[in-house]
Amino acid sequence: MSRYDPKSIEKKWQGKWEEARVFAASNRSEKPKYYALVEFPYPSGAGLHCGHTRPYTALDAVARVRRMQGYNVLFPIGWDAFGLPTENYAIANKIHPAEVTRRNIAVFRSQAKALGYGFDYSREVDTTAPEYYKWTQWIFLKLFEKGLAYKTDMPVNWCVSCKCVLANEEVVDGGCERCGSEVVRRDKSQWMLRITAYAQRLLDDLDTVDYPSRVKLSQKNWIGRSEGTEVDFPVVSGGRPVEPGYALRVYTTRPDTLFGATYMVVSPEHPMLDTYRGLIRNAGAVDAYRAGAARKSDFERGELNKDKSGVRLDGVQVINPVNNREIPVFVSDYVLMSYGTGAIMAVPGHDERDWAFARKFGLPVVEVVRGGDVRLAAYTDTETGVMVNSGFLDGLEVAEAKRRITAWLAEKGLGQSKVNYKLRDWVFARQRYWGEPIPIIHCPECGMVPLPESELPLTLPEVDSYEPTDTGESPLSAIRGWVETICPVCGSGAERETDTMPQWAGSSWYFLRYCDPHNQKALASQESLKYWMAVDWYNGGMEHTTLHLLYSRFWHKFLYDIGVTAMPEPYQKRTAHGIILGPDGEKMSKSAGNVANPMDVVDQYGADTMRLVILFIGDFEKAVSWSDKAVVGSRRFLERVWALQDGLHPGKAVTPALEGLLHKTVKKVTEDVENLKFNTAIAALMTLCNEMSGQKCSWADYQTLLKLLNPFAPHICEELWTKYGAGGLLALQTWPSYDPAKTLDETVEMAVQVAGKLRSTVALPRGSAEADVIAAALADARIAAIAQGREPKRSIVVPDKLVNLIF
RNA sequence: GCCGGGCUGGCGGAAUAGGUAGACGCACGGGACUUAAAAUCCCGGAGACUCAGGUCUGUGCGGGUUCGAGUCCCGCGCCCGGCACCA
Repeated sequence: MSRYDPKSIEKKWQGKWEEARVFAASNRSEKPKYYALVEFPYPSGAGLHCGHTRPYTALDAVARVRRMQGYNVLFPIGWDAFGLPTENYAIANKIHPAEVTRRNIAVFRSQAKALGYGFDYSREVDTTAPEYYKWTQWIFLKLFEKGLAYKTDMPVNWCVSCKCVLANEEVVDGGCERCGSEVVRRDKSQWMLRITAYAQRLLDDLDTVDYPSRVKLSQKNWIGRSEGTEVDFPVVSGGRPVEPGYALRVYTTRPDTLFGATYMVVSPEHPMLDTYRGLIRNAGAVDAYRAGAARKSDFERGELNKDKSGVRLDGVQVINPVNNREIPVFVSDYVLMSYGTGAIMAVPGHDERDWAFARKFGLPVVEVVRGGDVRLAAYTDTETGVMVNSGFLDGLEVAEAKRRITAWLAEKGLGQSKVNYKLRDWVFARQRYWGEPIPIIHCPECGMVPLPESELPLTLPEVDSYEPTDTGESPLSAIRGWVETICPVCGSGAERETDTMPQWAGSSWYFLRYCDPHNQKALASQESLKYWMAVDWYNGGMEHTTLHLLYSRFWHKFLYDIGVTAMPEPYQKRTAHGIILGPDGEKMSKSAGNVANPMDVVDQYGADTMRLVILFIGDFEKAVSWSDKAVVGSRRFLERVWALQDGLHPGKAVTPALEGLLHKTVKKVTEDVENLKFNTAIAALMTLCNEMSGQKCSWADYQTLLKLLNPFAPHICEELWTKYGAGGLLALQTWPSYDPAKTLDETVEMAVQVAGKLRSTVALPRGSAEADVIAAALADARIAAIAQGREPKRSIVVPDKLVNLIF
């Protein structure tokens, strides 16, 4: 027997798989299809890290099992290659980002192959390739056509020193991540996608897919549906309506507390402050407050949330429609313009924020729901409580009061039910070079004109500098030869849009391109989409739950609506892995110096060892710390599997002593893979191996072990299969089946308890009758000593497991 | 603050329609082989007490339900992640 030398065998098998096109999926097959998907990587300069190997190894194992179970498997890979790090690297090193990308992809691909991942490399997609982003742009045009892409003024994070727009992630503690100076809010015209139009469907259809409940719940909370009422408060000045019929509209989820609304608050951005500026006697103070709020970043507004601030409007009041009382209006930044109507009715007795504000400004607090002490704190319970000080609502429970007041408001034409969502429209533009150009032309005559489809892809121009400009415009705006163009509608001189799409664009539909990656006429053919979609199993990180996962569901639903895809949901089943932390339990990072490189393990121990370690290390769904020490155990296991060759005899019969265990292990591994329990699947294989090394096994026994281990450690198994297998590639063999009857032992060891405490065990035939079990237990020497001739007062028998005797 | 997840040997982790807690692996101790070491193989182990047969205590803490609780219920503590003035 030769030594186990992963170096020599792994390269060899990777070559043979490629040669035999084992992992190439066919768009036409008699077999049932199976689409397994992992989140495609951003090809950074650092190469594959541990965080990639966990999900990739897991789904590679799933794909390999499915292939052996007779499926036509699609398990693709690609590159999500637009993005800031590449652009920054390009700027710093004066290399074109496309070249940086090309190099990084080459490294990633070779590392994926070295780990033995059975991706269909013939279907690779690259989001930065014009033949790919042509279709990203095409989808954008469709969204524009349907009114789902629009441009609007949006507050953005603006660094006063760098003079540029920052993403939220680039704002740290209210300051610029790079220079540390002040970040303020500033309005900028931004491209937006109307994801909110799909809010309800994104919520409803969660019921139709198989996602972990924590993922569904996160999306649900992120969408944030709330049911409430919009109520109109007529505006008065000096006791007279400012304008006939003019009212300020508020949104509330507590219309039942309307009698307790003692003042109103509008957001600093509320348009009424401009409309009625002439009536506001302290307009100067109001202006100053609004200017201060505008200077604050979102972060500061949120961070200072305990300390309420605001200004009362002198000369303008509103009428509470339920009791016709005049109440004051304040402007305060604790009310957001971006939710509801930008104005609220304040009920200090029953809302913590209003209570804090009222306390600070000495405003009256009226109790309208009995249950707490509103002098000490707001009483916010909606489950229990009876209405008081509320006119016709007095004595009602909160829920009933809500119904009653809502009906009353509707009848009087003062308000109506309204559903709101926390979900916001998607800011869909970056002022950067390395992204998909937005295919829109700004014409002085015709306005925004979509680029004709025939001109797609609109490719990125060559530029000398990728640096963002001082004005916050994209570097593309400096390329006049590219910007200046002709309006496709009227032929007059026009300019191209210079913003590019965010990184989330290309990843919102990539799984569709895999179905038909080389199609020149469509993003993918109808037949291929019909055949492969939906994705059967999509695994990815929890961190993508509310962004990528939601964005791609939105795009897919849109493509469904315009007839491109045939299914309303893209992913039938989603799972999420836990992250790999450094040995110190902290997130791996270069600065913390706790990064483990999977390729080092491959070099030193082999790819099969790396694959086993990453799956055996712990519960797949939970975070775990990487440990170099754990590596040796997996390598030793493979050595033991290799060493089993020594005691083999070339029999085709299963060794009787092993039969039960073999059936049990097939069952265990098969089920564990379905349930993401890769760690216990491998543990079961270790147990089998340990058991086998204790005796002389047949080739048949060994073949079963090799088939079961193959999805996790495919190279060593292929190598051993050539010597002890039944011919052909192991990757294409049939997954073993088991006989449930044979997974059960004929003799079982039953626990004997006395009054719930374990006192002894007895071996009995499986399925023994209760009376026999009790008799055997009483006959046991240790039990007899305790019983001292007494008969048990009571006995509980759990078949084949235990008996509990009470004397 | 709200939402979600967790807390089991020296370590990573097993075990939930309530039924023998600690599978599997790491580290450790003992032994075999060896001139020796490494590698490999075998054995051992939750803790305390022990007349060596056992007894008691143990799954973050305090209660409860049950013949029986890591698992269910009530209360509490700590850790990790996400969201954060959403009316």
